[in-house]
Amino acid sequence: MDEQPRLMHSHGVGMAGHPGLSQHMQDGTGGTDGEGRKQDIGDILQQIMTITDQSLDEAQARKHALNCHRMKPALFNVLCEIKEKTVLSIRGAQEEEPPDAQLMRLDNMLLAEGVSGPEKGGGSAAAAAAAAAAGGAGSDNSAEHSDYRAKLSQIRQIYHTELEKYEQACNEFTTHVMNLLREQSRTRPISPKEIERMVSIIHRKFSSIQMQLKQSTCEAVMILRSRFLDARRKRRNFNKQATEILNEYFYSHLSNPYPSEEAKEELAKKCSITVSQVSNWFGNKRIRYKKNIGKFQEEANMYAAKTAVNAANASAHGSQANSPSTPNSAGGYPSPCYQSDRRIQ
DNA sequence: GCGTATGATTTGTA
DNA sequence: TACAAATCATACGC
Repeated sequence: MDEQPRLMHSHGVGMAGHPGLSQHMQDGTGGTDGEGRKQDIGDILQQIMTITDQSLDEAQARKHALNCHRMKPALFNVLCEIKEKTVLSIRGAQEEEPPDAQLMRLDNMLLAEGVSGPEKGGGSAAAAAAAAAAGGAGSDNSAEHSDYRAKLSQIRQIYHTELEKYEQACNEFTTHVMNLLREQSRTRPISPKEIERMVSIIHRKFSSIQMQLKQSTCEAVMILRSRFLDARRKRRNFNKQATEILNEYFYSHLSNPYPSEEAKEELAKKCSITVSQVSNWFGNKRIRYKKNIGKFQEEANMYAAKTAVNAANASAHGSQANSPSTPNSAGGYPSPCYQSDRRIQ
Protein backbone atom coordinates (compact mmCIF):
# COMPACT_ATOMS: atom_id res chain seq x y z
CA MET A 1 0.00 0.00 0.00
CA ASP A 2 2.85 2.37 0.80
CA GLU A 3 4.31 1.52 -2.53
CA GLN A 4 2.39 4.13 -4.50
CA PRO A 5 3.53 7.39 -2.86
CA ARG A 6 7.11 6.26 -3.06
CA LEU A 7 6.69 5.50 -6.74
CA MET A 8 4.97 8.75 -7.43
CA HIS A 9 7.60 10.89 -5.80
CA SER A 10 10.51 9.32 -7.54
CA HIS A 11 12.59 11.24 -10.10
CA GLY A 12 11.93 11.57 -13.82
CA VAL A 13 9.33 13.44 -15.86
CA GLY A 14 6.33 11.53 -17.08
CA MET A 15 3.07 12.45 -18.69
CA ALA A 16 2.05 16.06 -18.25
CA GLY A 17 5.20 16.64 -16.23
CA HIS A 18 4.22 14.15 -13.55
CA PRO A 19 6.99 11.91 -12.25
CA GLY A 20 4.85 9.05 -10.95
CA LEU A 21 3.65 7.64 -14.22
CA SER A 22 7.06 7.90 -15.80
CA GLN A 23 8.47 5.80 -12.99
CA HIS A 24 5.69 3.25 -13.37
CA MET A 25 6.55 2.96 -16.99
CA GLN A 26 10.24 2.59 -16.28
CA ASP A 27 9.96 0.02 -13.55
CA GLY A 28 8.27 -2.47 -15.81
CA THR A 29 4.62 -1.71 -15.15
CA GLY A 30 4.34 0.55 -18.17
CA GLY A 31 6.03 -1.47 -20.93
CA THR A 32 9.48 -1.22 -22.45
CA ASP A 33 9.26 1.26 -25.28
CA GLY A 34 8.94 4.94 -24.18
CA GLU A 35 7.23 6.19 -27.31
CA GLY A 36 4.86 3.25 -27.28
CA ARG A 37 3.92 3.91 -23.66
CA LYS A 38 3.20 7.57 -24.38
CA GLN A 39 1.00 6.45 -27.22
CA ASP A 40 -0.69 4.04 -24.83
CA ILE A 41 -1.47 6.76 -22.33
CA GLY A 42 -2.59 9.14 -25.03
CA ASP A 43 -5.03 6.51 -26.22
CA ILE A 44 -6.38 5.91 -22.74
CA LEU A 45 -6.91 9.61 -22.14
CA GLN A 46 -8.54 10.00 -25.51
CA GLN A 47 -10.90 7.15 -24.68
CA ILE A 48 -11.77 8.70 -21.33
CA MET A 49 -12.41 12.07 -22.92
CA THR A 50 -14.77 10.67 -25.52
CA ILE A 51 -16.57 8.22 -23.29
CA THR A 52 -19.47 10.59 -22.74
CA ASP A 53 -20.07 10.86 -26.50
CA GLN A 54 -20.85 7.19 -26.70
CA SER A 55 -24.02 5.28 -26.08
CA LEU A 56 -24.59 3.80 -22.66
CA ASP A 57 -23.73 0.27 -23.70
CA GLU A 58 -20.64 1.37 -25.55
CA ALA A 59 -19.57 3.49 -22.63
CA GLN A 60 -20.04 0.59 -20.20
CA ALA A 61 -17.95 -1.65 -22.41
CA ARG A 62 -15.30 1.04 -22.74
CA LYS A 63 -15.32 1.61 -19.01
CA HIS A 64 -14.78 -2.06 -18.38
CA ALA A 65 -11.98 -2.18 -20.91
CA LEU A 66 -10.30 0.83 -19.34
CA ASN A 67 -10.71 -0.65 -15.90
CA CYS A 68 -8.86 -3.74 -17.00
CA HIS A 69 -6.18 -1.80 -18.83
CA ARG A 70 -2.67 -2.46 -17.60
CA MET A 71 -1.99 1.25 -17.26
CA LYS A 72 -5.07 1.92 -15.20
CA PRO A 73 -3.56 1.60 -11.67
CA ALA A 74 -0.72 3.94 -12.48
CA LEU A 75 -2.97 6.48 -14.18
CA PHE A 76 -5.43 6.23 -11.33
CA ASN A 77 -2.74 6.97 -8.76
CA VAL A 78 -1.44 9.91 -10.70
CA LEU A 79 -4.87 11.42 -11.03
CA CYS A 80 -5.47 10.88 -7.32
CA GLU A 81 -2.25 12.62 -6.47
CA ILE A 82 -2.90 15.55 -8.78
CA LYS A 83 -6.35 15.93 -7.31
CA GLU A 84 -4.93 15.72 -3.82
CA LYS A 85 -2.34 18.38 -4.56
CA THR A 86 -4.74 20.85 -6.11
CA VAL A 87 -8.38 21.03 -5.08
CA LEU A 88 -8.35 18.95 -1.94
CA SER A 89 -5.29 20.52 -0.42
CA ILE A 90 -6.79 23.98 -0.84
CA ARG A 91 -10.12 22.87 0.58
CA GLY A 92 -8.41 21.05 3.41
CA ALA A 93 -6.48 24.14 4.39
CA GLN A 94 -9.63 26.21 4.34
CA GLU A 95 -11.63 23.81 6.42
CA GLU A 96 -9.30 23.65 9.37
CA GLU A 97 -11.34 25.34 12.09
CA PRO A 98 -10.68 25.96 15.76
CA PRO A 99 -13.04 24.40 18.29
CA ASP A 100 -16.28 26.37 18.27
CA ALA A 101 -16.59 28.57 21.37
CA GLN A 102 -20.32 28.95 20.95
CA LEU A 103 -20.79 25.21 20.82
CA MET A 104 -18.79 24.90 24.03
CA ARG A 105 -20.98 27.51 25.69
CA LEU A 106 -24.13 25.71 24.60
CA ASP A 107 -22.75 22.39 25.83
CA ASN A 108 -21.85 23.90 29.18
CA MET A 109 -25.25 25.44 29.59
CA LEU A 110 -27.10 22.26 28.67
CA LEU A 111 -24.95 20.40 31.15
CA ALA A 112 -25.56 22.95 33.89
CA GLU A 113 -29.30 22.91 33.32
CA GLY A 114 -29.33 19.12 33.47
CA VAL A 115 -30.51 18.74 29.88
CA SER A 116 -27.43 16.94 28.65
CA GLY A 117 -25.24 14.69 30.72
CA PRO A 118 -26.53 12.48 33.54
CA GLU A 119 -30.03 13.28 34.76
CA LYS A 120 -29.90 15.12 38.07
CA GLY A 121 -33.45 15.19 39.27
CA GLY A 122 -34.74 16.93 36.18
CA GLY A 123 -32.99 20.17 36.99
CA SER A 124 -34.45 20.57 40.45
CA ALA A 125 -31.26 22.34 41.46
CA ALA A 126 -31.85 24.89 38.72
CA ALA A 127 -35.45 25.24 39.83
CA ALA A 128 -34.34 25.74 43.41
CA ALA A 129 -31.80 28.30 42.28
CA ALA A 130 -34.47 30.08 40.29
CA ALA A 131 -36.76 30.05 43.31
CA ALA A 132 -34.00 31.38 45.51
CA ALA A 133 -33.28 34.12 43.00
CA ALA A 134 -36.93 35.09 43.14
CA GLY A 135 -36.75 35.24 46.93
CA GLY A 136 -39.71 32.93 47.31
CA ALA A 137 -40.95 31.52 50.58
CA GLY A 138 -40.63 27.93 49.46
CA SER A 139 -43.78 26.78 51.16
CA ASP A 140 -46.10 27.05 48.19
CA ASN A 141 -43.67 26.42 45.38
CA SER A 142 -43.49 22.64 45.43
CA ALA A 143 -46.20 22.43 42.75
CA GLU A 144 -44.35 24.95 40.62
CA HIS A 145 -41.11 23.04 41.18
CA SER A 146 -42.64 19.83 39.98
CA ASP A 147 -44.13 21.66 37.02
CA TYR A 148 -40.71 23.10 36.21
CA ARG A 149 -39.11 19.68 36.58
CA ALA A 150 -41.73 18.07 34.35
CA LYS A 151 -41.26 20.65 31.64
CA LEU A 152 -37.48 20.47 31.85
CA SER A 153 -37.72 16.72 31.65
CA GLN A 154 -39.83 17.11 28.52
CA ILE A 155 -37.20 19.36 26.97
CA ARG A 156 -34.51 16.87 27.93
CA GLN A 157 -36.42 14.02 26.37
CA ILE A 158 -37.04 15.89 23.12
CA TYR A 159 -33.39 16.95 23.01
CA HIS A 160 -32.12 13.41 23.42
CA THR A 161 -34.59 11.99 20.90
CA GLU A 162 -33.60 14.57 18.33
CA LEU A 163 -29.92 14.12 19.07
CA GLU A 164 -30.26 10.40 18.58
CA LYS A 165 -32.06 10.98 15.29
CA TYR A 166 -29.32 13.30 14.09
CA GLU A 167 -26.60 10.86 15.07
CA GLN A 168 -28.37 8.02 13.37
CA ALA A 169 -28.94 10.07 10.23
CA CYS A 170 -25.31 11.18 10.29
CA ASN A 171 -24.05 7.61 10.60
CA GLU A 172 -26.37 6.36 7.90
CA PHE A 173 -25.45 9.15 5.53
CA THR A 174 -21.74 8.75 6.24
CA THR A 175 -21.88 5.03 5.60
CA HIS A 176 -23.85 5.60 2.43
CA VAL A 177 -21.40 8.18 1.12
CA MET A 178 -18.41 6.05 2.07
CA ASN A 179 -19.83 3.06 0.26
CA LEU A 180 -20.67 5.19 -2.70
CA LEU A 181 -17.21 6.70 -2.87
CA ARG A 182 -15.54 3.33 -2.38
CA GLU A 183 -17.65 1.99 -5.19
CA GLN A 184 -16.81 4.96 -7.38
CA SER A 185 -13.16 4.77 -6.49
CA ARG A 186 -12.97 1.78 -8.76
CA THR A 187 -13.65 4.01 -11.74
CA ARG A 188 -12.88 7.50 -10.48
CA PRO A 189 -9.71 8.86 -8.92
CA ILE A 190 -10.90 8.88 -5.33
CA SER A 191 -8.27 8.22 -2.69
CA PRO A 192 -8.98 6.93 0.84
CA LYS A 193 -7.81 10.30 2.10
CA GLU A 194 -10.49 11.99 0.06
CA ILE A 195 -13.12 9.67 1.46
CA GLU A 196 -11.88 10.49 4.93
CA ARG A 197 -12.13 14.17 4.16
CA MET A 198 -15.61 13.78 2.81
CA VAL A 199 -16.62 12.01 6.02
CA SER A 200 -15.29 14.87 8.09
CA ILE A 201 -17.19 17.35 5.91
CA ILE A 202 -20.39 15.39 6.50
CA HIS A 203 -19.72 15.33 10.24
CA ARG A 204 -19.18 19.06 10.22
CA LYS A 205 -22.45 19.63 8.40
CA PHE A 206 -24.29 17.43 10.84
CA SER A 207 -22.68 19.06 13.82
CA SER A 208 -23.92 22.43 12.59
CA ILE A 209 -27.43 20.97 12.58
CA GLN A 210 -26.73 19.63 16.04
CA MET A 211 -25.69 23.09 17.13
CA GLN A 212 -29.02 24.45 15.97
CA LEU A 213 -30.72 21.80 18.08
CA LYS A 214 -28.60 22.75 21.08
CA GLN A 215 -29.32 26.41 20.53
CA SER A 216 -33.07 25.95 20.37
CA THR A 217 -32.93 23.68 23.44
CA CYS A 218 -31.07 26.39 25.33
CA GLU A 219 -33.68 28.91 24.26
CA ALA A 220 -36.45 26.62 25.46
CA VAL A 221 -34.74 26.25 28.83
CA MET A 222 -34.31 30.01 29.10
CA ILE A 223 -37.97 30.61 28.32
CA LEU A 224 -39.03 27.95 30.81
CA ARG A 225 -36.80 29.48 33.44
CA SER A 226 -38.04 32.99 32.92
CA ARG A 227 -41.63 31.75 33.02
CA PHE A 228 -40.85 29.93 36.24
CA LEU A 229 -39.38 33.08 37.71
CA ASP A 230 -42.37 35.06 36.55
CA ALA A 231 -44.61 32.50 38.19
CA ARG A 232 -42.69 33.01 41.44
CA ARG A 233 -43.43 36.71 41.15
CA LYS A 234 -47.14 36.01 41.15
CA ARG A 235 -48.67 37.60 44.20
CA ARG A 236 -50.55 35.49 46.66
CA ASN A 237 -52.51 37.19 49.38
CA PHE A 238 -51.54 36.12 52.86
CA ASN A 239 -54.17 34.15 54.65
CA LYS A 240 -56.55 35.94 57.00
CA GLN A 241 -54.84 34.67 60.13
CA ALA A 242 -51.44 35.92 58.97
CA THR A 243 -52.85 39.35 58.16
CA GLU A 244 -54.52 39.44 61.60
CA ILE A 245 -51.24 38.65 63.35
CA LEU A 246 -49.34 41.27 61.36
CA ASN A 247 -52.03 43.90 61.87
CA GLU A 248 -52.21 43.13 65.56
CA TYR A 249 -48.51 43.69 65.89
CA PHE A 250 -48.59 46.80 63.74
CA TYR A 251 -51.37 48.53 65.64
CA SER A 252 -50.14 47.47 69.05
CA HIS A 253 -46.77 48.99 68.15
CA LEU A 254 -48.14 51.96 66.31
CA SER A 255 -45.84 54.31 68.18
CA ASN A 256 -42.88 52.49 66.64
CA PRO A 257 -43.99 49.96 64.04
CA TYR A 258 -40.49 48.66 63.32
CA PRO A 259 -40.18 45.08 64.48
CA SER A 260 -36.70 43.91 65.42
CA GLU A 261 -35.10 41.01 63.56
CA GLU A 262 -36.20 38.65 66.34
CA ALA A 263 -39.76 39.97 66.19
CA LYS A 264 -39.76 39.64 62.41
CA GLU A 265 -38.60 36.06 62.68
CA GLU A 266 -41.26 35.29 65.24
CA LEU A 267 -43.95 36.91 63.11
CA ALA A 268 -42.69 35.07 60.04
CA LYS A 269 -42.91 31.80 61.90
CA LYS A 270 -46.40 32.53 63.19
CA CYS A 271 -47.66 33.61 59.76
CA SER A 272 -45.81 30.88 57.81
CA ILE A 273 -44.12 33.46 55.62
CA THR A 274 -40.53 34.60 55.22
CA VAL A 275 -38.79 37.34 57.17
CA SER A 276 -38.46 39.37 53.98
CA GLN A 277 -42.20 39.06 53.44
CA VAL A 278 -42.71 40.39 56.96
CA SER A 279 -40.38 43.27 56.13
CA ASN A 280 -42.26 43.92 52.90
CA TRP A 281 -45.56 43.83 54.72
CA PHE A 282 -44.43 46.33 57.36
CA GLY A 283 -42.88 48.55 54.73
CA ASN A 284 -46.08 48.60 52.73
CA LYS A 285 -48.22 49.00 55.83
CA ARG A 286 -46.26 51.93 57.21
CA ILE A 287 -46.29 53.83 53.95
CA ARG A 288 -49.97 53.14 53.28
CA TYR A 289 -51.02 53.95 56.80
CA LYS A 290 -49.09 57.18 56.71
CA LYS A 291 -50.57 58.15 53.36
CA ASN A 292 -54.12 57.64 54.49
CA ILE A 293 -54.47 57.56 58.27
CA GLY A 294 -58.16 58.38 58.05
CA LYS A 295 -58.88 55.32 56.01
CA PHE A 296 -57.10 53.08 58.50
CA GLN A 297 -58.69 54.73 61.54
CA GLU A 298 -61.45 52.16 61.87
CA GLU A 299 -59.05 49.28 61.45
CA ALA A 300 -56.69 50.82 64.00
CA ASN A 301 -59.47 51.23 66.54
CA MET A 302 -60.62 47.69 66.01
CA TYR A 303 -57.16 46.24 66.60
CA ALA A 304 -56.59 48.54 69.55
CA ALA A 305 -59.77 47.23 71.13
CA LYS A 306 -58.80 43.68 70.30
CA THR A 307 -55.38 44.12 71.85
CA ALA A 308 -56.95 45.67 74.95
CA VAL A 309 -59.25 42.68 75.34
CA ASN A 310 -56.33 40.30 74.87
CA ALA A 311 -54.29 42.18 77.44
CA ALA A 312 -57.17 42.21 79.90
CA ASN A 313 -57.61 38.47 79.44
CA ALA A 314 -53.91 37.95 79.79
CA SER A 315 -53.72 39.91 83.05
CA ALA A 316 -56.82 38.12 84.33
CA HIS A 317 -55.16 34.78 83.65
CA GLY A 318 -51.78 35.95 84.73
CA SER A 319 -50.25 35.28 81.40
CA GLN A 320 -48.55 37.48 78.83
CA ALA A 321 -49.83 39.08 75.70
CA ASN A 322 -49.64 37.10 72.48
CA SER A 323 -47.82 39.54 70.26
CA PRO A 324 -44.08 39.08 69.75
CA SER A 325 -41.91 41.22 71.94
CA THR A 326 -39.58 43.75 70.41
CA PRO A 327 -36.88 46.04 71.72
CA ASN A 328 -38.40 48.76 69.55
CA SER A 329 -41.79 48.43 71.18
CA ALA A 330 -43.05 51.45 73.06
CA GLY A 331 -45.10 49.14 75.27
CA GLY A 332 -48.66 49.55 76.52
CA TYR A 333 -51.51 50.30 74.16
CA PRO A 334 -50.61 52.96 71.66
CA SER A 335 -53.11 55.34 70.29
CA PRO A 336 -54.72 54.14 67.05
CA CYS A 337 -53.64 57.37 65.44
CA TYR A 338 -50.18 58.47 64.46
CA GLN A 339 -48.78 61.44 66.36
CA SER A 340 -46.28 64.02 65.13
CA ASP A 341 -43.50 62.73 67.38
CA ARG A 342 -43.63 59.25 65.85
CA ARG A 343 -41.22 58.07 63.25
CA ILE A 344 -43.74 57.91 60.43
CA GLN A 345 -44.43 61.50 59.51
C1' DG B 1 -64.57 45.09 33.06
C1' DC B 2 -63.24 48.15 36.54
C1' DG B 3 -61.62 50.01 40.80
C1' DT B 4 -59.36 48.87 44.87
C1' DA B 5 -56.34 46.06 47.80
C1' DT B 6 -52.09 44.11 48.40
C1' DG B 7 -47.61 41.64 47.96
C1' DA B 8 -43.32 42.35 45.46
C1' DT B 9 -39.82 45.03 43.23
C1' DT B 10 -37.07 49.03 42.23
C1' DT B 11 -34.80 53.21 43.29
C1' DG B 12 -32.96 56.69 46.13
C1' DT B 13 -31.30 58.05 50.69
C1' DA B 14 -29.35 58.44 55.28
C1' DT C 1 -28.18 48.05 55.05
C1' DA C 2 -32.72 49.31 56.46
C1' DC C 3 -36.02 52.08 55.16
C1' DA C 4 -39.19 55.38 52.37
C1' DA C 5 -41.41 56.09 48.34
C1' DA C 6 -42.87 54.95 43.87
C1' DT C 7 -44.29 51.58 40.95
C1' DC C 8 -45.64 47.13 39.12
C1' DA C 9 -48.56 43.23 38.77
C1' DT C 10 -51.93 40.39 40.36
C1' DA C 11 -55.97 39.20 43.43
C1' DC C 12 -60.41 40.23 44.61
C1' DG C 13 -65.04 42.06 45.06
C1' DC C 14 -68.62 44.32 42.72
